[in-house]
Amino acid sequence: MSSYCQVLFPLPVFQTFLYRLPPELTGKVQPGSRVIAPLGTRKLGGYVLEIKELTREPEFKVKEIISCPQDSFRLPEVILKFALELSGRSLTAPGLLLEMAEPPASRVKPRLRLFITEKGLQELVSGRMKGRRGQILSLLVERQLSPVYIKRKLKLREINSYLRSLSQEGLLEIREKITRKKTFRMAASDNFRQLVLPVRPDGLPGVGQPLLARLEAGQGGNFLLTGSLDRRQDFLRKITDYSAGRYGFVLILVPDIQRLEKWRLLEKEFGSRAASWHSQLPDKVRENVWSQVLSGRTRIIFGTRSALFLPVQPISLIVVDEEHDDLHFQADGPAFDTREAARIRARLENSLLIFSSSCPRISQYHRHLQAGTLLDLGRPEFVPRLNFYDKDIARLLKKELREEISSCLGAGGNVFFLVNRKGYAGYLFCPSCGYVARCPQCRIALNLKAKGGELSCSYCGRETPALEECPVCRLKLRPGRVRGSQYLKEQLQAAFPNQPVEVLEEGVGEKAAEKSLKRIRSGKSPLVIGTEYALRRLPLNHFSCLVLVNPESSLNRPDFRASEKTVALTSSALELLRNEEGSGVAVVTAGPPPEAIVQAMSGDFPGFYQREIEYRRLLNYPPFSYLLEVGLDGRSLRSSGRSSRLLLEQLDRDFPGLELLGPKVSRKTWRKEQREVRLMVRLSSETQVEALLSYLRKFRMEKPAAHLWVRLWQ
DNA sequence: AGCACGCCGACT
DNA sequence: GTCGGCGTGCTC
Repeated sequence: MSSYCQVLFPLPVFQTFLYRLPPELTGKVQPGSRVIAPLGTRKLGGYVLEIKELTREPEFKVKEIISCPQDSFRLPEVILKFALELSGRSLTAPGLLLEMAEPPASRVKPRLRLFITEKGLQELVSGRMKGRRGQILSLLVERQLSPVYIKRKLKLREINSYLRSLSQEGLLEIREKITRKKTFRMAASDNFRQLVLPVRPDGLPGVGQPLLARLEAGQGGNFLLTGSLDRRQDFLRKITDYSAGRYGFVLILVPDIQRLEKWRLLEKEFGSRAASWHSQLPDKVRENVWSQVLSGRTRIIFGTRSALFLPVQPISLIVVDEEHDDLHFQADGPAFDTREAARIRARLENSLLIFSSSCPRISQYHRHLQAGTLLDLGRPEFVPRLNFYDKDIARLLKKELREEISSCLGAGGNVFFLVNRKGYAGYLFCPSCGYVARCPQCRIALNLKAKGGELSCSYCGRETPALEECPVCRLKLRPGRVRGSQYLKEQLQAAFPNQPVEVLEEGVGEKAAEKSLKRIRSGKSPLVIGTEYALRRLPLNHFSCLVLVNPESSLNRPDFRASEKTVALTSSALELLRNEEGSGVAVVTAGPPPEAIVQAMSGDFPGFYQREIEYRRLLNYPPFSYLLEVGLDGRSLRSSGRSSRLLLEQLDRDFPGLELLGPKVSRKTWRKEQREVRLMVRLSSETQVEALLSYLRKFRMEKPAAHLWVRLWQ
């Protein structure tokens, strides 16, 4: 009888591997320990899931664990459970999820340096070295290099086999640069010390009482917090303070790093009790925060999704802020939805979970309204001046808007123009049949750069000569009324020749955007044009005039959440507005403003919800059904195409009558050179969702080359 | 993910 | 022959 352990590796596979524990490690290695084990021809770090005794060897040959480098650090059981459950829900390999819980220093991989040996030099001079091997050696004659450099320089897909053979023949030497290692100790949850005397929060709005009651009873539960940003932040400040003072940790999660800026002030207010945690922290800071948090000195964490993997316990409160934001789901890196992950972690910890947004998802709002767990803090009394214009923006800039902007600038105010289109003008369409000029490859509407000019695709960058007439009905094509950022910039410069105009949109580059933001913050550039990209970065309470340019154009996108997204976007623009007398909003629409836009501007979310929920009910969209999006991403379009065909075939066989919407290619696909295929499935119950998820998981296990992710709309 | 292995066209 | 590119399948 000897000891074995089940190990997970940080690889995109779902399988666990069985190893024998050598006698000297038995007792030392526990579930959650990090071990080094042989896998194929390599040695790899993995995580122990469980220890077991076996009376006889399994049928396959079992290898032995090599070592357990940091026997002091162990992932707590709750993190193992969390990763496994999240893996079942997101179909991301559990080992990749566990990797997110790694202590900072152990993530540092040894740096490799390559040197040519005497023997290698002789071989090279003799002229016997040819091909790739020769090329590699001759690169090393001048100086030492890293494997990555050579790989890139020679455009090789795989370099290790060359390096191995060269070093075995003694022509090349591989040296490891030593990096310091640090060991970390876990916060012991049993001797958790109370640091601050909890004071029952003063002036907590009445709607918060049920939440407080739950918190005091240590009961957990889910709530949806809505209302204006100020009110939500004030509420969360009190609850966080109280919760962290009583027991455990508090996580406040935001959709992306930029959004942490909103919480900076509060973080400072909490002093050393609070810290930020995200994947782009500098190493030093990272190590610092890590030990502060694990020692229990810092218990309030403002962070991105990676904060959910902090191996600390117990967590008393998790807040998911901006819960409506699509960035809570990320398909790159380990693909999962932060909201789903937060739900799982909160359940495992029995902690309170608060989703928070001034403009929540309709489904979420509906469910909480029904369950009686909706906490609406309402809006402030202050309502900005609101003007609707049904005119062309260029004309408006010559008259009505010109006056408004001038007086705003004269009073030292700043003006922000929200646009939803980059580039020059809009698209080309046929007034008769509605034909829209699209990119033949990407199927999205082509951008019209200038009147009568060339058409270009904003995804693949391909340029097409201007089209004169509709290929269907031979009528003259007309430019669409949507105006892009560049067009607006020209108009603005013409109207205000002495004012600099900043344009902040995706693609300007991180450095240029930083510089631009600096000029905006200092007040040097009072005129700003931007897209959604800008909304995430611009300072709050900075502008006294807001111009929304054709916000209604995104209402008609073929997406069941088109209006929900548009409303969320336009209402978040209001957060940029200064909270003072004289602040104003101008909404420019083609035609009378749609009701959704008016409701977004006047803060009438309940009104918007009433109408939207009826539409969802009629068309059987979430929350009345579940939509599961599946992305297939292989090593080439061929392989992902093949696995998607296979999957569709099998689904047809095993789930007859399943409602499939797709397969279709999605926007991001074109950037990835068409390697991803997506399909959408409609399901009617949570049971069906579970069934399909486990089916897909099995598919993925049987066909490891079919890389897939799922995303659930419920 | 890596890495090995095997197939195939290109080139000494 | 054998080099190098590419697709496929396995790792306890």
